[in-house]
Amino acid sequence: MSKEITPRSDDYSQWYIDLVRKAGLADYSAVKGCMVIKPYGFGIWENMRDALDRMFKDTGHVNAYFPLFIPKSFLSKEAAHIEGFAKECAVVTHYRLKNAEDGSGVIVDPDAKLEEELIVRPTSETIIWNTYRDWIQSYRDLPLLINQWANVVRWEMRTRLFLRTAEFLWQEGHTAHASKEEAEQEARTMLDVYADFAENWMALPVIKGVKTENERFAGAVDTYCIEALMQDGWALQAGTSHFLGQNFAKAFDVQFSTKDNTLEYVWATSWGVSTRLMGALVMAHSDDEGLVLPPRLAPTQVVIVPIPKPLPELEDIAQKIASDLKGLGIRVKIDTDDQNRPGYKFAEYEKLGIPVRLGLGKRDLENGTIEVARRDTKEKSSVAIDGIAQHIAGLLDEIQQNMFNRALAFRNEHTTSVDTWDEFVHVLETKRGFISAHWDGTSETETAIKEQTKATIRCIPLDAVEEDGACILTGKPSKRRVLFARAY
RNA sequence: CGGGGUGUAGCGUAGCCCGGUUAGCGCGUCUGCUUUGGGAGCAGAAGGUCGCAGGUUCGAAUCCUGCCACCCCGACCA
Repeated sequence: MSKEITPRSDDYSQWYIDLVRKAGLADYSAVKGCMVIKPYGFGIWENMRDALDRMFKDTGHVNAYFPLFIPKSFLSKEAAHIEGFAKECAVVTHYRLKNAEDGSGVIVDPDAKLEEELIVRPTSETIIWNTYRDWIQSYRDLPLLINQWANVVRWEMRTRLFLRTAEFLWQEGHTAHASKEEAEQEARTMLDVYADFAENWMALPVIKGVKTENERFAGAVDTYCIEALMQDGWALQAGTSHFLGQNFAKAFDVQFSTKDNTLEYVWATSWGVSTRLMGALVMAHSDDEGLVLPPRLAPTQVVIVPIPKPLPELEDIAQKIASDLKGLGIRVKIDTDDQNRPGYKFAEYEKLGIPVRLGLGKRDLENGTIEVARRDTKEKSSVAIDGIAQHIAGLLDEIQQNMFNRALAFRNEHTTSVDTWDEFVHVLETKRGFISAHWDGTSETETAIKEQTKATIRCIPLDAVEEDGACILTGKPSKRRVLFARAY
């Protein structure tokens, strides 16, 4: 049991905060609502970013970068879009400071007021579509498949490290297509990429679905999402992909000449995942001792702890094992620190979530073995040093798979089908998790359910089967079940 | 923006009601020695504008006034 981290059973929310801070992922900053991502946390994010970036490139996308600042007038061009973001925009009004005459410090120079105020991007659709107008003339210019890695600002009232901060890092893909079908396909393809990443890299099972009107992205025709379940039974949206129709093309007048020499508006998508994934990663897998990281994202996958005594042979063996592991592409670290004792180190590496720890001491030297401790199950075993690298490589795969299986089992156990309002409320209060239930398809009903229970419709699963039923609240007819949950 | 709470060393805190030694303790840090297979022991040391600004008083961490910051709970949101 960690001495520093509040147990999940005492206070789940505090456990999360303790973990993020004590494991060195992030810290509060001098700016309210903004965080400092520390090297260890950033290392995990870099691994996520690199994997996603490869997947984007493999699906034909290229990276570019657009400005942080957006002219205010751009944001008012798409009515629904601005409505979604207006309340949380940071605005730049001046471009110069000067020394206060009374010597009290610097003040904003009132003579340096901008003619048109600039908005710090909450998302980049507007500035990008304003640019695309110049880039797209012909069907030959399409499709345009661009992604950008960037920071965005949404001025949130209440923030939580990684899950909701005023500034966060993300990627946003913005694509333009000649046909509706192709754009819809793109939105679905990127949703698949996100699901693939979540499941195979983060070991996080997700449900692919489409958002209801209430939860849809401002300015989108359809919003697709991947939804994950956290250990406290709350849902977390891990990624979104939007089919934007021709909304932004019309707002920014982006037309192209077709093969038939007619002029048409282009079809658009946008899609993104953010540092929020860090929060999902922590809340899906970790325990009261600390982080539990999936091997594919762990900055360090294996740590070797020589149990110190002045034994130079240990160092040599550790180096040899590390070298073999590196040869297999495994990220390994040897702990050469001789100040802290092994017990302290064990606890420390558990807190950091390093998937495999190798303990190497005098006893092992005599037996030709090494102690292998896996983080996900906390099991320890003694393994022959001969052939250890191959063994570890296999073990890392096994841990990755086990973490996914465990999270999937948890989600299955916490997904409940209900057919009555009483059941719905009862499950929500006791067991939590996803609740699969019928809904009459109206925003009014969804809003009423949210007001009464705080539960929202996370998505209409893409694989939902046609099934006649009655809405749990109104009793009106329904054609398929949707997924409800309380959500972050 | 409403309601509640907290500001004392890097971190966590005692003291505050009821003003009065040099502001105490734990963790961490530094030095030395002994240790090292699950969060080491002993000895010594350094480290403080008690959130900020006024006021009351012979005397303020403590009482009064104002301000600031952050946290928690709501409304809003990925």
